[in-house]
Amino acid sequence: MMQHLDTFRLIEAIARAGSIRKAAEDSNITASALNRRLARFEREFGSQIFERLPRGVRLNPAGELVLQHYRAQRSDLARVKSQVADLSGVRRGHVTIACSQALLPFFLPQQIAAYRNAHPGVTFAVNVRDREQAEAELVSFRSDLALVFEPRVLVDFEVLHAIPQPVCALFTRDHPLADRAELRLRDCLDHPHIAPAHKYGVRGLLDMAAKRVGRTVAPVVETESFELIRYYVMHERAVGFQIPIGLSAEQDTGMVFRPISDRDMPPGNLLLGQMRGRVLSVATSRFADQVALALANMSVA
Amino acid sequence: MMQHLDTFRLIEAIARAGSIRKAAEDSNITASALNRRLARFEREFGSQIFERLPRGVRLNPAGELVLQHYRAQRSDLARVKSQVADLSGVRRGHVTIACSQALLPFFLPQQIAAYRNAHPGVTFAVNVRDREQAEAELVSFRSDLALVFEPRVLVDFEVLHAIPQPVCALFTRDHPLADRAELRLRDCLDHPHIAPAHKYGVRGLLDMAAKRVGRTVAPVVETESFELIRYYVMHERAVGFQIPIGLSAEQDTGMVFRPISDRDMPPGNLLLGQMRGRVLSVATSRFADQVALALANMSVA
DNA sequence: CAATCCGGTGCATTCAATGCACCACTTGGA
DNA sequence: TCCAAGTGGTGCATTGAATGCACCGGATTG
Repeated sequence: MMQHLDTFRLIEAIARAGSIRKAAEDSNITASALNRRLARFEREFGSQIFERLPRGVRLNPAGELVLQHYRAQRSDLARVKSQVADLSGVRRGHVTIACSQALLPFFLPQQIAAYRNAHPGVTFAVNVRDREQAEAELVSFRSDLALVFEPRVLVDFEVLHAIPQPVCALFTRDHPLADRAELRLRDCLDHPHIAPAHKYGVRGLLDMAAKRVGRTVAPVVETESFELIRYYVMHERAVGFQIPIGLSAEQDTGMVFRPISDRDMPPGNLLLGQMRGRVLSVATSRFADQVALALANMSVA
Repeated sequence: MMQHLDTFRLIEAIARAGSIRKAAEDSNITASALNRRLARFEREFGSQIFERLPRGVRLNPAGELVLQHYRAQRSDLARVKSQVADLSGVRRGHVTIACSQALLPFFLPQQIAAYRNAHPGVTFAVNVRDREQAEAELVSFRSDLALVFEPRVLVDFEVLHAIPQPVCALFTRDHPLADRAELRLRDCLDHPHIAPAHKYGVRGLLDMAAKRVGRTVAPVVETESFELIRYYVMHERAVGFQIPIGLSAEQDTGMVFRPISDRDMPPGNLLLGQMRGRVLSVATSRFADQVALALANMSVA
């Protein structure tokens, strides 16, 4: 039981370190022992899973398959444990989420707190990932759920729920744009603006919309942090961008935000998803249900 | 590696024997050792998986989940091994099929021989199962593929290919029915007939069709063996029933078979399937492709 | 009430996994 | 050109986890 997944953990360590000796140090065992474990595994498995290089080792295609298999196995064992805990009355479990930054300030804390209020035995892990990384995160079983804005590829991403989210401009209450009845993209671009990096969905939508009207997004500050965007607009009279779920009408009292007219930009999609075909643990799938419900209520509100 | 799946094999033995001591004898170890392995597993897993009864042990719901998990794991490991063998150029693998009796005399031997001719490294296991057992066989990972006539439930049965098969009557060349242009059900029932047991699809279709015309199937011999049916019609001048894939125009020279008119009976379906959502090994999925192709060619012929 | 079968446990034993020291080899820079 | 540093792999002594044996307490069964 333990022994087996332990060997797999060591194999993962070797793959990560790129060398048996380094991995042995990281795992607090001798290189000799680790070398033997690997050799024994390869012998029993029937084929090498690492190519031996002069400066270390590297996973071969067989190794990639093996790694994927054991990750799936470990994840499925966690699901079984969760289901067993559930049927014995103890609401235990662990939920891992990969999400966009927009969910961090308001939505996810609320959701997690609400769920843990009902099921205190369930713990959470939140990994902040951009939309490209999110799917890889699911496929490698490092995360159970993903909640991302405008993910690119969707081959192994099974959508559990989707809501539209228009890109919003945000600025201080005394900004010239604060009084406009309808906010046009060109107005925002005419003012100094701060925009997220290209890898983010908000920026992607901005770039596309700007190109369509013959303009370009030319931010005075470009950043990977939406937190920086939120706070920066309070220091320089600039226009920031974010989706509504990452903003709050009540908080950030000095700021207002308005959706950019859908004549200029179609709303993007915020997707809740899991790895295609995977069976989630009880705790995870109930949390997913709760999140989907919350998203649905939000889009009608 | 070995150790782990070994423990699981022992747990399976306990579940099968219903007692630790019996399972220990079957597995050629002492009851003490087996008891300790189970205790250690339950301790590390975090919950009992057997209920202790006065006369032995029995799997509890948690145990059912654990068993299912390890069966899936073992099967997936076999798939990985098959894929690794495949990418190293060695066409190795093992294919397990649950099938109806009709496939035994002609179709499956041809298909397996043809496949093994191209890939001699692949071995086969053929389990004869009725349509009820076939799906259970897939779900418990005891078989990779199922090829059955008119299976009942289809909840975990993913259909890979389907062809219609009319029920045929078979008799000797000199039987009074041998000259009819169109064969009606009532004609068959008017003669002495030998029919398969109720659990088989052919009998199910016969019963339903007979009921619709106000008749009943009243066999002079009822049997679980289609082989018996095939040979019996040569000894008494009786009418037997079987689907075409279980019969051969060339062989059984003394016999002829004719489809029963579809005015009386709609054709049943012969289904090739796997467990829903499961990823098959390379060898298995290629064999499935070959079988599907052969079935397709057969239905146009 | 005795026989029998069950799961569980203390104790001595054994064998596989480990750590240590060392080898052969490649690489990169003094 | 050569040496230091790093790599994977191996023989040997040691240790600890898994095993087998003997036995216990309890429940069923006749």
